[in-house]
Amino acid sequence: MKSSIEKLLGQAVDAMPELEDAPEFESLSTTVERARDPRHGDFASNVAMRLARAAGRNPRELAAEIIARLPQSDLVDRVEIAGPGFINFHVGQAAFHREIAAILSQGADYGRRPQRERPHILLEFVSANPTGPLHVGHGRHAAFGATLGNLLEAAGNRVTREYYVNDAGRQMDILGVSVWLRVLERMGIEVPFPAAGYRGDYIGDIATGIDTATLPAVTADELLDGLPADAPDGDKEKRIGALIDRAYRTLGDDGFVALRQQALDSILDDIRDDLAEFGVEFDRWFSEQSLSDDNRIDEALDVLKKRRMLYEKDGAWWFRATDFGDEKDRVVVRDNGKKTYFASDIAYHYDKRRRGFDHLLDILGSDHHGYVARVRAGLEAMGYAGDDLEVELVQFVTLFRGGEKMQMSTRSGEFITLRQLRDEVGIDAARFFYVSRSNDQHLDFDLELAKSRSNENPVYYIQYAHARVASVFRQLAERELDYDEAAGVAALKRLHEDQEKALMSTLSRYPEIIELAAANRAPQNLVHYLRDLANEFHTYYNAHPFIVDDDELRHARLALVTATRTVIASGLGILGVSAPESM
RNA sequence: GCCCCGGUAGCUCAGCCGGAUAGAGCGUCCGCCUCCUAAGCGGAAGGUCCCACGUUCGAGUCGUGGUCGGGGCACCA
Repeated sequence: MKSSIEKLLGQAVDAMPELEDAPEFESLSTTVERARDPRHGDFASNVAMRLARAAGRNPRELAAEIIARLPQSDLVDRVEIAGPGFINFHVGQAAFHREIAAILSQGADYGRRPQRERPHILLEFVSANPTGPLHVGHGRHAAFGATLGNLLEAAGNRVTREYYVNDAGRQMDILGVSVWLRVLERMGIEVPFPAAGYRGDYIGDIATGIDTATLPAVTADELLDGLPADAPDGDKEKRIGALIDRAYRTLGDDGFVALRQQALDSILDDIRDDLAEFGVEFDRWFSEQSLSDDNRIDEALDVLKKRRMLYEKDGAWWFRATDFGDEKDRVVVRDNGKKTYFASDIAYHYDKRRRGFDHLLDILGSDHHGYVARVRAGLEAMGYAGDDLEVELVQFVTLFRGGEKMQMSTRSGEFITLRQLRDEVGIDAARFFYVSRSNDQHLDFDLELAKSRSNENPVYYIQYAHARVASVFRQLAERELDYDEAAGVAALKRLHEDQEKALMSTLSRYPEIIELAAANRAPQNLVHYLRDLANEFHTYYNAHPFIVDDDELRHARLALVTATRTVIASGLGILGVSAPESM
């Protein structure tokens, strides 16, 4: 509907020769918006005011001339000039009726744009280290990423979802050693658990699944002999490093790697199940380790070397990040010959581009912001546009219980997992709460509020509107009255109550909201829209009965109410929230 | 020190690419079930949009400088 207004306006402006020299708008969509006040009509444009300066004209006069050149259209009832030079469009009721008919005929497709081949977006999100279960912070990433993916698809983008599995490097060794020590404990070999180890209960659970019969014997004395002191008296990194060495020595390279792999598989399975139960699915789980197994890190570094983007200093290889605006050059190969995590990340993003994705959209924690410039620099250094990489940073989550802040500590293993959160507040409330705040806003997640089945909780408010429509139809059947959709569409002109007009207008905004929320990467735009829509529905429900004896009026009202149900179900679907038939 | 995010009603937050009288929920106060689910509806009170300066016909929105809060500045991942 909005785009039709823009088209009309565009034709009028193009027909004005004196505006030829005026600055071109990228799109007139920037000049047209929904009127906030119903007295200003349905749409308002500020185009005359924005062109006035360049044209050297009075905005109101210019507006009058633009209006005079507007093509005939049955969309617009009336156009007027207002205030300093706004052009206000009053849309005819027939146009709204067509919109309701479109919702009914298109159903779940209403508001969705057909998929375009390009750009093909690679959406990477969550990518939590596979060293333990997901916690509430990862939940926010999961909900935000999944919803954004749905929104981008609804707006016509091709999206592939990927989880980058950090299954390489030292943290895997630490994971392996943590499990090994728990296994030894079970065998009666007690070694004080290192401060740098992972000490959550899940480590013990994994250890329980390890077959001790095949493990080589070792005594506690052998393990502890000459071991560096642990924190706080010593260097906890040195101590765990020494323990890792001893694990490799005792179990053999293959033995320790197998144990490590078993731990990784177990955790990854858990993460996968956890996310799937949360309604979050990935097209691919991309292994970091696979990058070095296939020499793809070396390939990427070779590309950089050939382009003279690397140099050697102090025994290490450095990337010229400062050439691309980073504050200092970055090491890609350490003096001990090991590649840095940054090297894998360059290779990973290089790989994404080479797999044919045009736009790389990463959802990262706000603590990663310093990393963005570096990875972008890496892409640019390899000849890709820096703009190909877009990063959305997600701020932290603070858990509250009834206004009381809950302390969380990962090291001690005392944290609320995503699974615990889901069990306590339910998937719908969790998904909804996570995306109801802007991603660059710190999120206070109150467990009591999310759980409350009352008017305090907006997710039930919206679901209730959907359930109410279903309930109306159950009543209809009980009273042995019918609903004829075709008759309802034909009779929409019977709807002239304020609440009916408001509802039709809000329903017609849905495609604009999809577009906007996707473009802004702002799922909360959709959340707020759905709340508004539910509010208008509830108001209508209270003001007028839908099941009336007048057949024509009943069909018309039920058609409007059915369209409302369709849009609410569609919107909730994008959010990953269910649309219940009864509550 | 440098970089990122935030500061809007008592609380939690929206506010689209600058637009007309700044919004919602919760909380407070008043009212509404003989009637399709009261998990609902209507109404009222409540504002120095952190501060200053600037750009503009017009600034919560853009720019500069402050200020307060959170986060980040590794040859860790």
